[in-house]
Amino acid sequence: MSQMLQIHDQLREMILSLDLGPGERLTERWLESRFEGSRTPIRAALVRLEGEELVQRDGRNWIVAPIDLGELEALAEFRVPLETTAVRLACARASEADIAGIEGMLDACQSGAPREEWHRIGTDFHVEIARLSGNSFIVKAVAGAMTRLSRARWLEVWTEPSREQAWREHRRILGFIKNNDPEAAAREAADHISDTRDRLLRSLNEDRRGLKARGFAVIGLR
Amino acid sequence: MSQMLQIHDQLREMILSLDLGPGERLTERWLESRFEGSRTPIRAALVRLEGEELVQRDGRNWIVAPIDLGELEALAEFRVPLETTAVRLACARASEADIAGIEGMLDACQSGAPREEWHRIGTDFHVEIARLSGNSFIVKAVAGAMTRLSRARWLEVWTEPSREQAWREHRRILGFIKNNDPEAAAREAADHISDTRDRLLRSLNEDRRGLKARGFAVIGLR
DNA sequence: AGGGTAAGATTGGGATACCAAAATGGCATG
DNA sequence: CATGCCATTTTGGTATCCCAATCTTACCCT
Repeated sequence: MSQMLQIHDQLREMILSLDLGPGERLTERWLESRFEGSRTPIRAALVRLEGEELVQRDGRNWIVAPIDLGELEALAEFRVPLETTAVRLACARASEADIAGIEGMLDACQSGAPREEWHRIGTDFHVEIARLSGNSFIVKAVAGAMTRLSRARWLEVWTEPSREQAWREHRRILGFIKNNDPEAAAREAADHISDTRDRLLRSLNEDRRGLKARGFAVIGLR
Repeated sequence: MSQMLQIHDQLREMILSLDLGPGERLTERWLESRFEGSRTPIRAALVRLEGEELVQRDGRNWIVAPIDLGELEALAEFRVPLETTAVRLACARASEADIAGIEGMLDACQSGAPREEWHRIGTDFHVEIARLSGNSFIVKAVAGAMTRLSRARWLEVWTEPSREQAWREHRRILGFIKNNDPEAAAREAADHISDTRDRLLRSLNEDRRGLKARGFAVIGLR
């Protein structure tokens, strides 16, 4: 694989895992030494990441995109029509094997699993469901939305019951798709997105002090 | 403005206006002489355009993204939930001035206007309506979808009645938003998207010979 | 004449050189 | 001690340079 793609993937991972703090300045020269490559592939990776809005310009500087908690509500508003459409289409188009695959994914995440695992599967579930719609535009839009949500979800203080609640909702959505009940699946998906938004906002509001202490550029929480 | 952005914008325009044919090969060296700049900003512009899916890799070569007419149906399927949501939100959130602005836009396009004008406004209408939703994710998604549609719309053979039909539908959508009738607006928007898809597919099917004659890489029409 | 092939040209990937603008830091001045 | 200003450094933007891979092409052997 080209060096540029390696750098892109690594940098992306560092950003999404909060290894690089939101708002943090990135100088091309630092990245140069960090990845032991020249500025050419690094620049290409940065331009690419800018397209994914994981990196931004600040004047002529590069910064890790800040987390804008103000967009959480707009994001939910966007996801509801998208994902309700996705599950409706999934009912019509998904094969049993497709569904079994996602069930397996959920099963694989036992209660003792590490935090990263829960986080990743919680994201992938939505993308995989979208994939069942057979509509690549929906898949890309859902994947983009989940990426945007991803870092905020790390900041959430996950309690055992809230995590269990989310998992029950995932199972219910999948169950309705399996039973080919599109309207129930859509209703469940919409509720799940709203619930998740509420849990997230509540948690972040309760933990504002903690967020600031960690020094990330986190903006927009009213 | 940086040279890279200039090159990006010009190249983007050349692609969207079919000045550069879909599927056409782009060598960095040709672009270098065409834009009288070095490869560095050109490569940045290409990476950027790749993110917008207006340019692709073909092996290690760059090509103008082919037009995939097979995605027209998926695109409509994607737009319906998006844009019905947009008009519903617009009813709740748009000011009279916002609406008047879009009315003015439609008025400005008289029947004698050049083809480019009809094309541009036909795209902008949808983006501006989306903007009334106040949801930036919806705006970006609609803008992206209209960009993807843009080149196929140039290939369409516009008859006077079909153009008039589209315009009437635009006016009706806007009218329902003005009268604050979200459900009627949503129904109208969904119908408009379906109608447009049908008109486009019918026109392209009737003109397949013409398309091939022009030698563009146009794929996927069943 | 046909087909394989090797020399040459061309290409994109990456590294480096150079520059102007911007940030930094330290010194002089009030 | 605060403040303004200039020298220096650092930065990103651009232009080149080099290389390995790939594509052409023209030739030679059959």
